[in-house]
Amino acid sequence: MTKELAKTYDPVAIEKKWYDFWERNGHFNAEINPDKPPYSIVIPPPNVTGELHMGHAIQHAIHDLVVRWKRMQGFETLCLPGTDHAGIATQMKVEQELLEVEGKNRYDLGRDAMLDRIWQWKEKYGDAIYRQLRQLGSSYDWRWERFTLDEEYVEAVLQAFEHFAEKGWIYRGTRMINWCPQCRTVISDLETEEREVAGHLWHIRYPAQDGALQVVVATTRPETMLGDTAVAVHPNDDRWREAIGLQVELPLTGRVIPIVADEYADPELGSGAVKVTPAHDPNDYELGLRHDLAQIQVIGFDGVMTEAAGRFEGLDRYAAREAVVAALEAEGLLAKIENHEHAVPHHDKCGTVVEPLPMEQWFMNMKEIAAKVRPVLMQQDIQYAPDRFRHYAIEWLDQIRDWALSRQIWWGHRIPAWYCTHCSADGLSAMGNLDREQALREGNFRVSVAAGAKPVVSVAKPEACPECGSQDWVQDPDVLDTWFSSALWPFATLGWPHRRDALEYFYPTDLMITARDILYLWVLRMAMTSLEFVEQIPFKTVLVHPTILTQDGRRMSKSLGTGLNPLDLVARYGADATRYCLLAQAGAVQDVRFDAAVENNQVQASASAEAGRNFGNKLWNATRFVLMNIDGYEPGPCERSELADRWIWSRLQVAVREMTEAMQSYRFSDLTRAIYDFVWRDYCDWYLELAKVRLQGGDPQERRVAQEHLVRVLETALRLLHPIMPFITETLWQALPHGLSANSIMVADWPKCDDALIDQEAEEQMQCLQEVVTGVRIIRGEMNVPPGRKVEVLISVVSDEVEQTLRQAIPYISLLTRAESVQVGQGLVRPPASGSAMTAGAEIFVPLEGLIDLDAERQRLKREIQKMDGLLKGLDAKLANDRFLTKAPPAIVAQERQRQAEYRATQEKLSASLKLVEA
RNA sequence: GGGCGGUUAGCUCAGUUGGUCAGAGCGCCUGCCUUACAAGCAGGAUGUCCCCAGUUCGAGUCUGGGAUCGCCCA
Repeated sequence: MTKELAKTYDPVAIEKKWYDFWERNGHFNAEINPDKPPYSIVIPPPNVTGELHMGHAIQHAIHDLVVRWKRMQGFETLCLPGTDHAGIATQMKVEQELLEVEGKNRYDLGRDAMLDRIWQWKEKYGDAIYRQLRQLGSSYDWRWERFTLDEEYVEAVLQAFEHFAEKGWIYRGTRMINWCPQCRTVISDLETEEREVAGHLWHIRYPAQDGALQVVVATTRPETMLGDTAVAVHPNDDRWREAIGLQVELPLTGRVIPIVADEYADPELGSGAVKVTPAHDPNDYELGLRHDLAQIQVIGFDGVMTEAAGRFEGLDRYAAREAVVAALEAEGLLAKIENHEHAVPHHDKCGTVVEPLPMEQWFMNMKEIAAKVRPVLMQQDIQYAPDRFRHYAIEWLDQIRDWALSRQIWWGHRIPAWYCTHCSADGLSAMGNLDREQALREGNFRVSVAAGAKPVVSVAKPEACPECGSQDWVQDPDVLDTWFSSALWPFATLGWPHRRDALEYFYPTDLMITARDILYLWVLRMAMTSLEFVEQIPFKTVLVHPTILTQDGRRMSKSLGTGLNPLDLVARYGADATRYCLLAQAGAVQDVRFDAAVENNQVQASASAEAGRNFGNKLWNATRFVLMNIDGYEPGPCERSELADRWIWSRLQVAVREMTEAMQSYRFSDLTRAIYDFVWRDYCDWYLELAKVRLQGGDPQERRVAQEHLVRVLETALRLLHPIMPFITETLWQALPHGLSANSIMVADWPKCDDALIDQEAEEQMQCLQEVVTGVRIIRGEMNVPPGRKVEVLISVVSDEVEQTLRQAIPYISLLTRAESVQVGQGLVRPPASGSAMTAGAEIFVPLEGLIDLDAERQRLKREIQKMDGLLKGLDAKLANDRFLTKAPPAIVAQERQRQAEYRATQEKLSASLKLVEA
């Protein structure tokens, strides 16, 4: 009835079959089941463009760990997967392909045809990442899979927009926005990323109109000077007091601009005068509003200089920079060029330098909705692990700014705002040179409320215009920021707004596992919308996992060649080992330096993954050993009278307790360490070896007892390990005749700690035994006793108790030390030619006539005595110190006294031993 | 400029509440193919716990200052 295991552990071979088995058996499925407590996680939806990277791998290792654990604990466990349409990223990807293959851009194709392309692309590649996650073993309920452009999901998004608009939080307005000239869309400030750039500070002379006064301004972006409409100085700056109100000549343009007084100008910097470009700098924009300055946009939406740039029109903004500098130099107006490192905002998706521009967009005022979240965080109704991220969140909420919601792309949720073509005619303008009618029909137009557009927000197309009665509506051309739809993820996936049952049962979800970089962008916004629409928190705990870096601490990036595909690790070491090594490193730290050597995005080797694989191998072979030794075994009663049995069960309880606690507090490295130590150090290194005595001893009853414990302890350990390494544990569990009824380990019970089995006495006695065995091994090692040679062992003990323990353990000691005889007694005298070792309760002698190197033994003893001298010196001083004796707790003093006594006794024995050897 | 995190063995990192806490894995050295496992077994070496001060009977652990690497916000 026992099954055979292959002689060697081959992770890739065993990992294939189980995923289908689990899925076929419905083990991933979660139902609305009032008889069981629910546990739910809605996973952060990966982008449809996504390919699995190490960030996903660690995130999903944690997801599946928690989900499998909760499922075994008897919760109705839902892990809901899904994907995000990722507006900009996906459209960018398909546009790139379009350009490469057909040499066309999105405008050549037109809106509808472009959307068709993207849908095709999504259908083809959109679930690649989920095929990859299955290889990692992720036990998600695929029946619940959602996509942010599912019909029902779209409805939820539009309804949310309408709701916010009705509340007056969403508005159309003009302000300084971040524009990506590459993606040709506005992005929010959270989607920009400051990067340090080595640039220059150009000092430019602006001649005074009358020639008497000259202004020198400094800028990192000289091309923007073409759009300057003033020079500002501080009102209290004595150097410039007289100049306020005068005018200077703006070089290269023939324009004349005023010198205005504004506190924004910093007298400490340079000349104290700054150029003001209201159309291309956020600070200058504000300044311009204060002084009613004109905004001249010299850089276009495509990053190319506009007509307003005069002779520089048509140049790319960087070419224009060089041209402007050259022209200024030619005119002798360049005062100085300095090297200057400064932070420049880049689009986080495409890496293009963002262009700040004043522009009309849809915005959302976040004040009120943010205020709803604040108390929830303060009271820790939503907890964060680690907690510091909760404080970051509160700080961010306290300085929240309006959110730029609209995007000038096509892939996404089209904004449910409508314009009557008659009443809004002045505010709707065609893009480029398009025919107006066609542009309106195809959604290729710009909206300006300032110019007269009158938006009507409504999920459904309005019937008739309230003003003119026309039914000729066009929908707003823009789509919503992807994060607007993601913000509804946890409840929209569970059926909001139509379906209540799943929300009532599974909501709020229990855990949100996320990377650091989307805590504001996404996590907090989910909290806001959830409180608004469902009037509940979306999740009870936010778990922030570390970022995985390369082994030298750099960002993992495909373009740098440092990209590490987790599936390469899986192919090399197995999914189990990959999960194990990721979890072992997933502490409360900011970063993990992953130790894989990567060349050209290819994994060469990873010591940590190898450690996981080796652990699997150890477990595999331990199970093989058990299976080889249980012929004729049937599960039966389990009695624990033997020391080894009492000990291993006690150790097991401790492991169960540690692991359960580590799970609860998300200390994953404690988790892996606890099971590793139990399986390897306790079970394999000691228990299996001890069991051999009874397995090979010839007493059928004893043999059966040993088998019972071997099987049951191993079976429990497999369950403990299962959430970490699902495949190997299932394989081994299926092979073991454990007699349990579940058809898969993944639906077997998570072990509970039985305090009654924690056996302090057994642990102490076992430790005594281990020390003796180790002592003999040390002697063998130091005296270079050939491994095959049998030895005699004499153990001189200090108490009846130790004597009894060791007497009973003689068969064990014999086997583990390859002794032909073991003698235990009190006051045994050291034979002259012998090696010796010392333990807490015993002195060990191994007669080694002819083998002993007496000189080496003397040296060793002297070293030991010296070591003891040192320890005792410190202790003696401590115990002679009045302040220690009076101020330290009595328990500590007593403990130190005892240590002192033990050290003294040991030292006396060592000295006696030395005398014997020297004699 | 403000906030936060890291700094412990050659490498990657554990060290909850101050008192056997100086540890693990890998690497290194020695000896072993001991019929579960050489992806292994037995043994061994290795540390100014970043620095300086302070609190304390006692500091890797607490406090202050500094160095350095990194993250976030402006």
